[in-house]
Amino acid sequence: MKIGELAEKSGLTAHTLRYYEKSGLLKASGRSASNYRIYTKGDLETARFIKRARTIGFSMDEVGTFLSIRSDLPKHVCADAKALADTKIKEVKHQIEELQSVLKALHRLSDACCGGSESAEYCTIIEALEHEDPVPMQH
Amino acid sequence: MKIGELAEKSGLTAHTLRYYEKSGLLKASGRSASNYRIYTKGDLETARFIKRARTIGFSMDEVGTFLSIRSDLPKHVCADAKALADTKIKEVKHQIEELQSVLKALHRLSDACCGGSESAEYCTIIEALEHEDPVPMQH
DNA sequence: CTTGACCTTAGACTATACTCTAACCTCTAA
DNA sequence: TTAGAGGTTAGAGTATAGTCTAAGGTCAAG
Repeated sequence: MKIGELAEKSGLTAHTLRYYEKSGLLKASGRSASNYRIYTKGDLETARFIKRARTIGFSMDEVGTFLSIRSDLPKHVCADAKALADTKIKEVKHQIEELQSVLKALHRLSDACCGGSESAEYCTIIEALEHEDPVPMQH
Repeated sequence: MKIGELAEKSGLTAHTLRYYEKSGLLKASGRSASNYRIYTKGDLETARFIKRARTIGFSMDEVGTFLSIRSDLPKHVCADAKALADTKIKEVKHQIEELQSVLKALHRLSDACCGGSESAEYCTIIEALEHEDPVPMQH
């Protein structure tokens, strides 16, 4: 199949597929006489694999690692794949914690403010930003 | 004071301060005879204001809005400031929810995998990425 | 034979928030 | 006077993941 069909079947765009090729994630299996990219059913499965992994939150780099495991399973062990997942879990947990501390800081700002049509001269939000030290966001 | 001193006192770098000037967040109050940026105590307070707002999670654009409120408080009402905070709260909550669904998907991957030194030929993580439809991440 | 849909490439652009570089100028202290 | 610290500018680079454009080639149908 040509790139348009793969795009439709995989839910990616042709642009993105070419970009993935340039990035080394998914190379077309061949070329037609007129130099069109030709993809196989296996390529479609790979495209879907990539899309699922991206949706779950893996970066293109991490997807690349999965693909290299996938391309030669007997050479790899479960621990290889699990390590990727577990590292990602730690990262995501950390991001959630950060956002929760941001949320707390925002609530402290918002809850103290009347939010009414009073002049902002004594607005507690502006006040707090003038003087309060926010919980630092570490990353 | 010159940019270096302001950098030290505000916790921003001179680079960042110049960048903020270019972006319209914080302009130096004046220039010396030798064209050095000259900042006042008021500028220092503004720099700290910006830093606090950024730390809490506001974008540079949003900080700009806060600054325009702050620069003429009588013209604005509490609702203006609170609206910014509450919009941000919604955004952050949404991001947290997204990450939590990502985390769930990751746990589903990881928990099913033995993680041992068995060959990856039957690795459930790879399997899942081949076939399972992940919870889509909406944004 | 032409129209329109689809394909090709290299390369520029988007967004966010810096971060750094090169080449040059200024100021202070020894 | 000279070294070194610190200042100036425009502009490029970093990171991520696309997204789009221009200029052209290919193919099937009418």
